[in-house]
Amino acid sequence: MAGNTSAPGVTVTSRVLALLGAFDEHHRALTLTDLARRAGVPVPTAHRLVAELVAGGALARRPSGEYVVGRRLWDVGLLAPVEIGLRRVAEPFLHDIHAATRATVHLAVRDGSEVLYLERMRGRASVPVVSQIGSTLPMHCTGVGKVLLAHAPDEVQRQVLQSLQRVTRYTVTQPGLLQQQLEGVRRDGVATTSEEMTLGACSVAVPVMRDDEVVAAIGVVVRSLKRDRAGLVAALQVAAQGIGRSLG
Amino acid sequence: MAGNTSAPGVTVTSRVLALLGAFDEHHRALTLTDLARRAGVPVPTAHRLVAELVAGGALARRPSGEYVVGRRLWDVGLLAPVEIGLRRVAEPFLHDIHAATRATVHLAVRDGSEVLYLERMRGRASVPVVSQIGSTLPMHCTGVGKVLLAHAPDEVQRQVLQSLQRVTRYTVTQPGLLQQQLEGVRRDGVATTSEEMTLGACSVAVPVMRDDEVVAAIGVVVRSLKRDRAGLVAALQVAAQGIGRSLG
DNA sequence: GAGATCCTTCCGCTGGGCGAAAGTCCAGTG
DNA sequence: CACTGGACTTTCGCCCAGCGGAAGGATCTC
Repeated sequence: MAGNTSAPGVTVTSRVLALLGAFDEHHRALTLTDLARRAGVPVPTAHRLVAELVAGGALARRPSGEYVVGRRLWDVGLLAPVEIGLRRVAEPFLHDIHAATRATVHLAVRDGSEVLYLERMRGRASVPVVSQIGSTLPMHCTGVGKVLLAHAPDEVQRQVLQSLQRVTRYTVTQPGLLQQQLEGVRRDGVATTSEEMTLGACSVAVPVMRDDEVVAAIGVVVRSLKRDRAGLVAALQVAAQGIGRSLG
Repeated sequence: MAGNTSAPGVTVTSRVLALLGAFDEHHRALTLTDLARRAGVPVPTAHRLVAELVAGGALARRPSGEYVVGRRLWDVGLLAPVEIGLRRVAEPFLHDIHAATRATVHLAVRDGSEVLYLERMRGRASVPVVSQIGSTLPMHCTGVGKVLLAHAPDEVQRQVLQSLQRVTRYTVTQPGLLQQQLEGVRRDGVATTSEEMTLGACSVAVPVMRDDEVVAAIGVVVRSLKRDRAGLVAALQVAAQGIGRSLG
């Protein structure tokens, strides 16, 4: 407890969490000044708190002076049961798809109005892939995202459809066109993208159902859908059904 | 700052880290009282700090009243660059082994006097596997562990060899015998176990070299090594060499 | 119904935590 | 090589955030 603070009522715990929250996938290494700024705490305060986090292994300081998330948080973070049942059940099926297609394979769920990637098995081919486990990407321009959006509550669809950000020049940004695509996804049970998220990368995805509800999406990322689109869809659907059955 | 504390000098940050550190792979869900006990803080203090961690998403409280690690720590933990270069380079090779063998595949490094599992790709066969990503297991009774132990500094080998815990009735607990096995591992470049860690599970592992130094081990877990031991070893060695080359 | 355990709330006490200011260090620039 | 700017470190008077024993409520078990 400090007194003499510029922010009465802000606790040490909340400052610690703010400092840890300063890191994200675009900011994996931060200087002390950056950390303080992003966490909204004065530099000397950040300096003291960060030193304790380093001592406890929650953060680590590189020779360059930048801080990164430490091993202790890696350990603890792995214990978080984020969709653990789904991930455990899906893993063998994802391996099957990966072995059969050699493409990047995804398992994702809806996270508000974005897609959260739970598993990513990178393929061997040099197709650019921006996702990683734990990352969130937009729903309107990813295969798994379109699947999850097509089956999202009306309110989520409305929210997403009214702010369609362009990511590449192929990104669908007209609400009407995307709406039509989502109807097609609901009808056919398959979503595709063509360089809408990343140039040089196309994707195809299908829903994972449990009790008539879409709980996740699985998909692959390839250079082109022209070759063997039907085979990819078949493999994904077989795996999705296997996962759905195993979820009980 | 608080005053009026039973533990002068103990900071809020260190208490927070102690609470988070109360979780481990054998304690993934904890009651408030358990948390307080394991963190060494009085229950009302734990109550207050835990409530803040829950509010910040670092912990989550289940309907049963038990606490688990929350989504925010999963997010932050994933940002920790724990052997990230090695894991990234190794991933495709591990997929190759997995596709070829259908067995559980491991990538591990030495962590003091234990093995730290960086990757685990579960196989389809019902071979019991106790490892998981982020877990540490003993070196003397796991395949990857024997590889890493064989190439560990003398001090580490001495330390491990003088306290060999029995895990199953097949665990090697005589230092002399293990020493001979380690010599064989250094000579042949392969380590094996037979139900030494888990009944019903055998393993085979090889080292990953970079600049004549063992930086990791990869291995597979199977029901029996009697079938196709040579094939498993060949696949592992090819992959290990690929990883080593890619590490530069 | 009693007992044990867990969880929640209270509140007087107090020193942990606060951050502006000053100083040090280092990289970049002219 | 000297100077500048920015990052980082240290100081220390101030003060209220945090402390936890005690008490009470809730729940589970026998």
